[in-house]
Amino acid sequence: MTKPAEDTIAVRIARILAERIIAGAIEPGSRLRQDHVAEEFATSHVPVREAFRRLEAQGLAISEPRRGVRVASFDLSEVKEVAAMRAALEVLALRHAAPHLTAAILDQAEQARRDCDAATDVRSWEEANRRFHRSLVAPCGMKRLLATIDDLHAASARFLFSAWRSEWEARTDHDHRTILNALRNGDLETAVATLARHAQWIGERPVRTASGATREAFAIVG
Amino acid sequence: MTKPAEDTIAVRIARILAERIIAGAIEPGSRLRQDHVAEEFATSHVPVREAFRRLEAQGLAISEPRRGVRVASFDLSEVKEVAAMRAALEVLALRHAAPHLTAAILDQAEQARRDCDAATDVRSWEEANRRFHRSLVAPCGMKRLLATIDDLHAASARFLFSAWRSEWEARTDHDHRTILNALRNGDLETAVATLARHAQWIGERPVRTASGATREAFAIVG
DNA sequence: AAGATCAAAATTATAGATAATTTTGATCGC
DNA sequence: GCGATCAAAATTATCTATAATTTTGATCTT
Repeated sequence: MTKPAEDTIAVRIARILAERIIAGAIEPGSRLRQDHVAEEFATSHVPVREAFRRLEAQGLAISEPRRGVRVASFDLSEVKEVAAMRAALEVLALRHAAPHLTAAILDQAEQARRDCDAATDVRSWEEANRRFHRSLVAPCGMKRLLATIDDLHAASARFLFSAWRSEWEARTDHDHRTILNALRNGDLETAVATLARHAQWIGERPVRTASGATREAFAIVG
Repeated sequence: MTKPAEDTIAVRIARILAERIIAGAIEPGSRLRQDHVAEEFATSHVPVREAFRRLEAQGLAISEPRRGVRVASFDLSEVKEVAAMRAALEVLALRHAAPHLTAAILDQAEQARRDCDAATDVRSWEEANRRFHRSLVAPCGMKRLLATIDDLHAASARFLFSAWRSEWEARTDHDHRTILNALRNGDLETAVATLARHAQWIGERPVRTASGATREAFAIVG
């Protein structure tokens, strides 16, 4: 295989499956069958089961005893829930990170902001956006908080990819600029207020479904 | 056994180990050896490993590849982190729950508040306190948010039991009363502000260590 | 003695096999 | 035809066995 891997097989499987679920490669609600996954990765099903537990913890899968594991589905109310949690926790993290923000860190964020605005596809936009947010909150140094925020970002990305699968139009994110400027000027309250609003921005656009009908899709685009 | 159990063995083991860790029955930092646990529960180590993954997700244990699993340790900074997260998320939950708070729910909270003030030992205080908080935020109906809050409560309880292991003095919690009254009067902002402060109240008291020395212990008592 | 080195023991991680449960699909009765 | 019933197939959950890694402890060297 490509990587002999430092970490355990279960971790690798979990990471790959997570990517697929986030990217929408596996349909929400579809079953994850341990033997099939095990066969694909050429292992037994013990590591597979452990990988499932990790996915479950991240909220990407749900498992019912004796009935197996399914890819978690999501609706608008869940999108809103994740957005609200992200807003609350990122604000908290930013408040704690603020005293530790250096010029170098703000420059990294600036670069991420530019990459974001320049992105021509949803995947690279998401990567840059995540990098922007993470660079600002990471200096808080609160591991548990950061881990929770990461999981929420993964969930956000899932919604995003599901809706904007193919098309993406570059757009300048004014909020990102406002947040950065405020932080540069030491105006934490403006930064926090903007972030709180920003992270809950739910985009909305029509999406053509498999059956040909058009439905509204929602995603966190902040 | 006492319970043939509906759910899987792994879930049962995870629950029991979680109780022990929270109660302080297992020393922080000590290793959890899968074969020993497996022997105790008269199973093989496969379900034990899955239980470990669950504990890891709850933040009660940490696992290093090939080196096994340890009970997570914690220091004052982590106590503060959990308290801050709880405050942020419970405030969020309360805001969403407020429109759904009925008289019956407030009565349940009232009962929990009374049990709390009447508690003569730390364990029953913790149970009543958790019941109080949960009754107020549960009506928000946001599953992911509530699950996260529950995990944070478990972590809080761990700190609490570690510090107040034996002694406990009944005390009237004025914040609980303030929150309830505000909610009864429809004054959400007062309730939220009080809760935000309350959940971050870190108690502090001297504890005699095994070696006879006295050190400060900290715990979330809100 | 203190430290390094290597082998034995313990422990983790994975594989392969078995038991138990659920799902599927076909048959029977109405 | 439509629904219920039961058996076969598929799948999950667990157990036993094996391979790989880490830890432990004893010996040897300086």
